Amino acid sequence: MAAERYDALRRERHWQAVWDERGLFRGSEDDRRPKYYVLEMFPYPSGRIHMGHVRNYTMGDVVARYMHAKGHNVLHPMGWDAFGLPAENAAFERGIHPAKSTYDNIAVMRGQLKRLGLSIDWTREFATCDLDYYHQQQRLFLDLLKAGLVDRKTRKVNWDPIDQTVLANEQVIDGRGWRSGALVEQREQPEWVFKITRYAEDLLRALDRLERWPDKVRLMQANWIGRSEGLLVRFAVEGAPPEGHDVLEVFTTRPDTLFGASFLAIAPDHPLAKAIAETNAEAGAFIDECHRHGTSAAEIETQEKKGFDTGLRVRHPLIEGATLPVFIANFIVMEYGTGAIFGCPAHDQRDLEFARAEGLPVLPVVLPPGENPKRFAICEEAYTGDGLLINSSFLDGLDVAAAKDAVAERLTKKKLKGKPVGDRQVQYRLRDWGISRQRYWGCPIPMIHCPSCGIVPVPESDLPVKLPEDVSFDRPGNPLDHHPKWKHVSCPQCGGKAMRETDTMDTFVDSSWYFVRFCAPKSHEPTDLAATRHWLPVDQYIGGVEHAILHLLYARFFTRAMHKTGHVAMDEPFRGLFTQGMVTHETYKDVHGKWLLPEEVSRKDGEAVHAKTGEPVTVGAIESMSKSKKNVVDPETIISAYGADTARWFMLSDTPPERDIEWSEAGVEGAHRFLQRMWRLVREAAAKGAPPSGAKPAKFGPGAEALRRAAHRSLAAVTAAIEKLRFNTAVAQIHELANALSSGLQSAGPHPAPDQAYALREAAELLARIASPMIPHLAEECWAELGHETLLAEEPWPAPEKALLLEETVTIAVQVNGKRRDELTIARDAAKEDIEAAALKLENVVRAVGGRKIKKVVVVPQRIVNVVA
RNA sequence: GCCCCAGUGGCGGAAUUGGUAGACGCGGCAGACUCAAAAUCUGUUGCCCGCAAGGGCGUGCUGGUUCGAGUCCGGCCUGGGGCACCA
Repeated sequence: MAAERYDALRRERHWQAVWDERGLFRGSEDDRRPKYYVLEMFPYPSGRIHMGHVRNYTMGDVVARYMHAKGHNVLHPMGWDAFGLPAENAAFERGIHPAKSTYDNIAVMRGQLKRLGLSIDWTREFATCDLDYYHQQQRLFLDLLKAGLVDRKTRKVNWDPIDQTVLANEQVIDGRGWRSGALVEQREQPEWVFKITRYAEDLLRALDRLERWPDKVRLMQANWIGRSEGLLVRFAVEGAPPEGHDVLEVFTTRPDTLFGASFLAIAPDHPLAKAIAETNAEAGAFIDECHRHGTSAAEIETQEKKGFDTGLRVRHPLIEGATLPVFIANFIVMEYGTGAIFGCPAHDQRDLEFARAEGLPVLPVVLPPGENPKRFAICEEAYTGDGLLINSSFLDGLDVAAAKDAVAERLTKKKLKGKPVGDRQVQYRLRDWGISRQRYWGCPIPMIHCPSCGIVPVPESDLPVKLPEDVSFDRPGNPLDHHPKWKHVSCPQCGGKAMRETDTMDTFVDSSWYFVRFCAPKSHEPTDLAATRHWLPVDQYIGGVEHAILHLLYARFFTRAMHKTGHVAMDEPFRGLFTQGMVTHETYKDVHGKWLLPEEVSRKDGEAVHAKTGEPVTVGAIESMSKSKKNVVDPETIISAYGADTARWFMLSDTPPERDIEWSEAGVEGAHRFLQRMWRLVREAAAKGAPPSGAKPAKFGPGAEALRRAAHRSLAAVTAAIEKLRFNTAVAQIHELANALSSGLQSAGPHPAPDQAYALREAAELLARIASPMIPHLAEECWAELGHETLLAEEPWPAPEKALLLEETVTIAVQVNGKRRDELTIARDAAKEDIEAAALKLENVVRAVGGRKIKKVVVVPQRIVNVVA
């Protein structure tokens, strides 16, 4: 046979056109088949698709095509997470209007995605920056407002004092503004928030029911919500505290350690700290110092612990006459609990470090098991485990749990200024979701500030609040705020002069309901309830693990909020979640320390050199592909060199989908080689095999039988692997079937007998069918080559012949004292006694036992025998 | 700093979830075909000892549970993700 090669590029275009023409992938609400909603996280239109997209959308496409073949009415849509900071940054840097760059990018990326051959219902496509989408989102905002789920709160932001603008954490580099280079400061400002904390308990509890979510994501969300039970303790402030601050409230999860307390600490933003600063310049300076860095948690918590002694003291609630100093401390945040803590250095690492720095006492009150109470002391590490209480009056001898109860019991009964000293409380780490952004490229918040009526919503009839197109990016800050006319409006209530809200919404709002909009993307309402009832929840959601907390938690909250406001009829948006790994690549630096693209590097005698200059290149760590480190490979170059199926096959092969995959040229070539091999095998089988209409022979010889068994085993294994999203093992199984077909073709010779001819074509057909979700173009080509007039994309998923899956004999290992000494091939259903008898007769076993007395024989049928001697 | 995850041959990884560690692929080695190369095909390939039969070691390190541990438990080490205004 001529060594004709499969022309992937030409044939892929052909099959894409055929599928498209038939409208195969449109999801319909009028369909009796069971629905299946597959969704991959929609892309930000950054310019071109990257390898992460290829991986993500290939996985989703396998699921979509597989469920389609399994007889489901599949919804598999695509859209664009189109608002966001990068387009706005580009506008500032290069003067391109965000709308233009965004829609241009979408056009490019849509074409790229289409060339991947994804089974997407493109009729439902939209971008979040489409006026229609953000119009509906403004209506949702107003509904949430009416439902009491929107609030206005003061929050801290990164402030660039030179550019006079708010910075995203991303724009703060080493504590400085990315453009001005100025040291960033914290600043408080009023913002719109969604009251996600109202759902904290429900969001936490419902995690238990998300059975098809990875445990690690559920755990991360649970930790993020951070429910903790504890005690609110009210301390009486001694002397003459600022007005209204004679009681200081502290939340603690460790009331048992109260006898070991040596100080109180309050956040720099605590009202008491602010009040003190009004009369105490030193305190004010300290607070300013605390504000002289960004707002990110990592930044705050890795600082050196610093405190300012306010001079105030509070009375210890359980020790008569004892008092504790009150500090302002840089590691206490106002956002959690009451913004104040009592410090027990012996049993909390942060408190210990602070106490050492400030020279405060460290008194152990919990004794680790096995320690001597007289000699036990804390050195460099706080003890946070369980034990019995010491040095603690009436708590002595109790364990931690009992001591917590005893303290709570005592303090809830005590009174301070008419309130109990202690209140049992549940606190959450979760904070309300601040959605205000001082940016242009986002959904305008439909509110108006009126000097006489206050803040009033834009009436529904005045919606949408449209982004003005004539904005300039010639100076830092929010272009909406700088716009000469846009924000000046009349108050919808009194008609007087008023100002529009110039903040836009966090883009996480956009991505919190796009999956709902896909159910009825053209509806004149935000949602079509019937359509949402039909499609939701999303059956399988696939995306990067980097979204495990924020996006997924916000979407879960927003779905609840939409339920409350009558836009959907359910609470949990994603029944199944899969978090894929990233795509990584080696990094390269030239002699000047500048990052190099992989295509700028070549190999010479095993050493990496610059492709043009020949200068040596330093090969760095394997990291996730990122523009900043230039370790990116454009999927387009792979698709145009090898075709989409090769890119898809590479992405699914070898590496488990949840793990990071390393991109390599060799891997791509290997993937391409297999596709060519599969093509050759199927063509040969088509030439030698029985025709599609051929009858099934009554009997099969051993060779044909073996091939049939291999084919059906692979079918069963691939089916199971796809169901569990274990694409790498599915690929391995497909390799095995290709190997079996290859040896079948060889042993059958040039003129196969009828039973062989039948088995060959059956194996080739099954090969094409089980590979079709992953490499749909080649599979379609193979299907046609095998003489079929139908489209493989419209064929149902085959079922294996059960009789071919069961072997009559099994080979089991025989161990002596846990070490494998021999193996035993025996009837599958052999009795335990027979297995044991056969095992003990084995020469190797007899030798290993060496005449010792046999104490016990463990027999696990179909698995193992272990002789204990 | 806090939370989460991962670690198995030269490499990516498999292992019916406590039961033959290394399926499948990449790479290597040997061979076939070829004037030659590419492509393709066949065999082989964890490490050590041994002609072989066979034996020893082996799933990041370390201790434990068990007839039996890559898998479960304790303590470490290394790498990665998230940390609320990147998406």
